[in-house]
Amino acid sequence: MKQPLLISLMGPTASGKTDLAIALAKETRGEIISVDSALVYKDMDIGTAKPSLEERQGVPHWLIDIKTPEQRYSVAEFVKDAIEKVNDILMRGKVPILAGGTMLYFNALINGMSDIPSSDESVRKKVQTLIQQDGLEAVYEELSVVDPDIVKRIHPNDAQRLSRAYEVYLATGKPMSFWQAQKRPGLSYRPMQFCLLPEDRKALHSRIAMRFDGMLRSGLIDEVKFLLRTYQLNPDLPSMRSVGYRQIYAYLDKKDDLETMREKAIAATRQLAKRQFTWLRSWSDAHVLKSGDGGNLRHIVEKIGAT
RNA sequence: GGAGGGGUACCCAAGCGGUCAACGGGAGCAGACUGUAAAUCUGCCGGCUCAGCCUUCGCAGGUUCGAAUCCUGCCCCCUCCA
Repeated sequence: MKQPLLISLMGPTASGKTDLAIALAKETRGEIISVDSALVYKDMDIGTAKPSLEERQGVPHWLIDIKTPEQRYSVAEFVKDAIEKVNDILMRGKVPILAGGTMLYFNALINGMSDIPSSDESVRKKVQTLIQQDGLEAVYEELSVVDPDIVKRIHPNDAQRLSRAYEVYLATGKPMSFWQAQKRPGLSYRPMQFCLLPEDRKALHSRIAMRFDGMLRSGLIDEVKFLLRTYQLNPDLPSMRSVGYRQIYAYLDKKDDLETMREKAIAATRQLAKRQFTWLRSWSDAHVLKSGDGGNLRHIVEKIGAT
C-alpha cells in the first residue's frame, strides 16, 4: 500500500504554528487536525489563542470546540478521534495536517499507547478521599505492595500519577504496570514531521508576554467571567487548569491582584513552552524549522514534494 | 527638622556573634512524562582551575579568635509627628 501524505507540525506555544499550519493547508489542499488539549473546549477562545473563524476560512479544522469546559477529554479519546479524522480526510483525497503543541497527544498518536481502562469518577473520588485522610504516603505504600514495578517509575510526590496508578488497580484488579506492558499501535501511517523551534528563548518570552497582554485587551477576563456564569466550573477541571484561565480564575476569586495574575499567567506560559521544548528536543524524527523564518512554508512544501 | 521602621543573592523574604554561600517561596535553567498533559513531578540555581578555594548580606570604618548578625559615621527608602 502506498504511504499517503500526512503532515504533522508541532511546536511550543507562541511559536507561530497556527499561521504556518493554515498557510500550509491552503498550499496543499489540506485539513487541519488540532493536536491541542485546550482547543477542544468550546467558548475558550481568547486564552487558548484559538484561530478565529476568519482565519479558518476555507480551511477545515477538526477537534476544536468538541467539549464544553465542564467536560473532560483524554489522550485516548484524542487518539481515537484523530485516527478517525485522518482516515476520513484521506478518504476524501485531502491532506491531513496534524498541528499543535500537546506533545503527549502526538506521542500517543504516532507511537502508540497501552490500552488501559479509562479513569472512573467514583474510583478517583475514592482515591482522593484516601489521600486526604491518610496522605499520599498511604497510596504509595499500597501501590508498593500491589504494583512494585510502577512505584519504581513514579516519584513519591507525584500525586497525579500515583493516584492514577492506584485507581487503575482498584478499578481493574490488575496493576498499572500490567496494562502498560502491552502497547497498542497508533496511526497506521507515519506522518512527515516538522517541528517549529524558536531558537531565541528571550524573543519567545517577550512574544509570550505581548500575546498575553493582547489577550487581556481582547477581553480575556470577560471571557472567563462568561464561562463562570455559563457553566458549572471549578478550579480542578482540566479546562480551568489551563494556562491563563487558572490565573484569572484565582484573580476573580480575589486570590491575586491584577498585576500578580498577569505575571503568573505569563510565567505559566513560559513554563509550558519550556516543557514543550523538552519533548521536542528528544523528538528525533522531525524536520526542525526555525520559528520566525519566513521561508518555512517553502521548506515544507519542498520536503513533501520530494517524497 | 523630630520619632520610629527598614536596606540580605534576579525578585520576595528568614536570619540577628560561630553549625551561613546564607531557611523558605517565586522566577530561571535542565529533565521526566502511557486515558488530568496548557496537567503532574524531579534536579540545579553566587563564582571558580569545584570533596577545595574566591567574592557576597546598602557604603566606609571599628570591636572580636570569629560579624549578615555588635559599635560608629555616611548614603538611600518607608511610616508618623512637624
